Amino acid sequence: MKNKIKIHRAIHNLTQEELANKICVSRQTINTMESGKYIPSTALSLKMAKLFGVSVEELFQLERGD
Amino acid sequence: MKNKIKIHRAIHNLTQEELANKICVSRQTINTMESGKYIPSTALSLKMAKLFGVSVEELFQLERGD
DNA sequence: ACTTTATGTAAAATATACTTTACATAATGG
DNA sequence: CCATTATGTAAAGTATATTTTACATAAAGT
Repeated sequence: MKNKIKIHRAIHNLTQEELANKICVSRQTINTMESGKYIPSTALSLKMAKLFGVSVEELFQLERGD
Repeated sequence: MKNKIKIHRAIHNLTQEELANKICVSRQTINTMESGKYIPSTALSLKMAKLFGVSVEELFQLERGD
């Protein structure tokens, strides 16, 4: 799984902590998600996509292997 | 989280087991997901949405409270 | 009636998401 | 310089997704 969280966070000019607060998770959740260390729940990806005004598919991309 | 898995599974005329095989999870994962007992990972929802030819947003909807 | 197929459900085990706390670092502003 | 802000990282703990096995049931076909 690849993701474009960092890009859309930059577009919206949010820090990891601000984003975390907006979707009610810890900053580490954002940080580790952003660096691809784990795959978030569908609830989280829906919330982030909604906040950024994009689709889940725009924000997260499957890679061969997952 | 609400979902329309059962509907799209019906549209594609797949049993729970067939769907499970296609996205490499157990039948119980499909069954419990379908009945809303837990929220799947983004990888799973992306795979299902892709298989059904719909968006993750079409397949899963946030509810107030999650 | 009997067998098969699809589904619902449930309990225990395992994997993984997510939190909390903490420390390190680079960048910035006083 | 010193304090603050934003980020990276890591370890331990908790919550939850997913698997495996199993049993029950209803529907459909023979």
